[in-house]
Amino acid sequence: MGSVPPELSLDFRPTFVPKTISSFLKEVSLIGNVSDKVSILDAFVKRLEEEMRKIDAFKRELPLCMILLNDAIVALKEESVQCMSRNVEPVLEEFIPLKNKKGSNQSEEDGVLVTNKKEKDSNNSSNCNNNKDKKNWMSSVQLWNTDDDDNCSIDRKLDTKQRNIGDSTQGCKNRGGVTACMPFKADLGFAKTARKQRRCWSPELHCRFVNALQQLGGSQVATPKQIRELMQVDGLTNDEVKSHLQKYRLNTRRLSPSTTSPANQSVVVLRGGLWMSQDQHEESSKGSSSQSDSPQGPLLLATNTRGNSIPGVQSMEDDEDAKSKSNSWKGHIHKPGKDDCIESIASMNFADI
DNA sequence: TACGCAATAT
DNA sequence: AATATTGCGT
Repeated sequence: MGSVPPELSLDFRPTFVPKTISSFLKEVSLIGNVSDKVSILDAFVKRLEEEMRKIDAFKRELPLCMILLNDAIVALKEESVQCMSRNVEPVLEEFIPLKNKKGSNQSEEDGVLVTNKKEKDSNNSSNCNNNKDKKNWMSSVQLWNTDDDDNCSIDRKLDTKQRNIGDSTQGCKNRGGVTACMPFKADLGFAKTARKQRRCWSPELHCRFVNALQQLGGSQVATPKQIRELMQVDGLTNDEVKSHLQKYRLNTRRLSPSTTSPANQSVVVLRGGLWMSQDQHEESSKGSSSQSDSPQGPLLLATNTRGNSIPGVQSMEDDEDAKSKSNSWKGHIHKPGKDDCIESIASMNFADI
C-alpha cells in the first residue's frame, strides 16, 4: 500500500482531503491491485458508516447528510463487491454503471462532497425527541424534507414572525450565539393541525431564562417579552417564554407557600449543581463533607448580576427544602449531558431569584 | 399586542 | 405526572 497516494490513504490523518464520490471512485479504479482497491474501499465505507452513526442522532436536523452518506456507502460497497467478484483488473467502466444507478435515485449526487462532517451543526445543545427507530430514518426524513433549502430557515408559521427578533441587527451579538435548539419540523409539514413543535428547555436555555429573570427583578415582576428580549435567544417566542414563566411561577409558589420569608441574598452559590443561598450553602457544607471540603473547591460563586445593578429586588422567592423538589421540577427538562457546559446548573434551584 | 390563567395536548 | 401549547378574557 505504499504506492497509494497520500490523499487516498484513508488513514485518519487530518490531511486527508475528501473528494466527491465519483472522483474517489475514479482514483480507486486506477489502482491495479485488487486487494488494495478493496481494502481502500472498505476502509472508506467504514469511515462513512462511522460518520453515519455519529450523525444518526441528528438525522432529523441533517437529513441530507444521512442521504448522502447512505448513498455513498451503498455505492462504495457495491463497488467493492464488484471488485472482489470480478477480480479482474478493473477499468474505468466499472463505476460508470454505479453512477447511473445513483442517478436514478439522486440526480445531483455527482458533484457532492463526501465529507459531511457534522461541522455545520455543532450548535446543538440537545435533541429532545430522539426517535428510536433508527432503521426508518429514511422514511422519516423524506416526510418533511421536501422543501430542501428551507430547512433551516423556517420553523412554523407561528414562530416565523418572531424568529427575527433575536438576530435583528443589534441582536446579532448574541453572546454565545445561542440559538434555541429546535428540532424543527420534526412533524410532517403537511399535517393540517400542525401543533407547534415542542420547545425543549435545555439547561442553557433555562439558565438564560433565570438570568433574565434575575435581571428583571424576579419571576413575579418579569414579563415574558422582557425575558425573551433579555435572553437573546434566536427563535424563542413570547409564547414559549410565557409558558415557561407560568410553570416557573407555579412551581416556585408551590415550593414555597410562604413567600414571606425574605431570605434575601444577593449572592447565590452553585454548589454541587445546586443553587442555594449563601447561608444554605454554609449549612450544608458543614453537614455533609462529602461534596467538597475544600473551602472554595468546586464551588462556584455566582453573584446575582443584579447585585448592584438592580435596585430593590426581592431576592429569594423561596429557599428551604425547595431545592430538593425543584430539582425534580426541571430535572427532566434536559438530562445533563457530559458535554453540557452547564451541567452544573442542570439542577438549578428556583430559589435563586 | 402583551399578559395571565386555564384547558388541552404530548 | 410533568411540561409544553393553545385558547380566551382582560
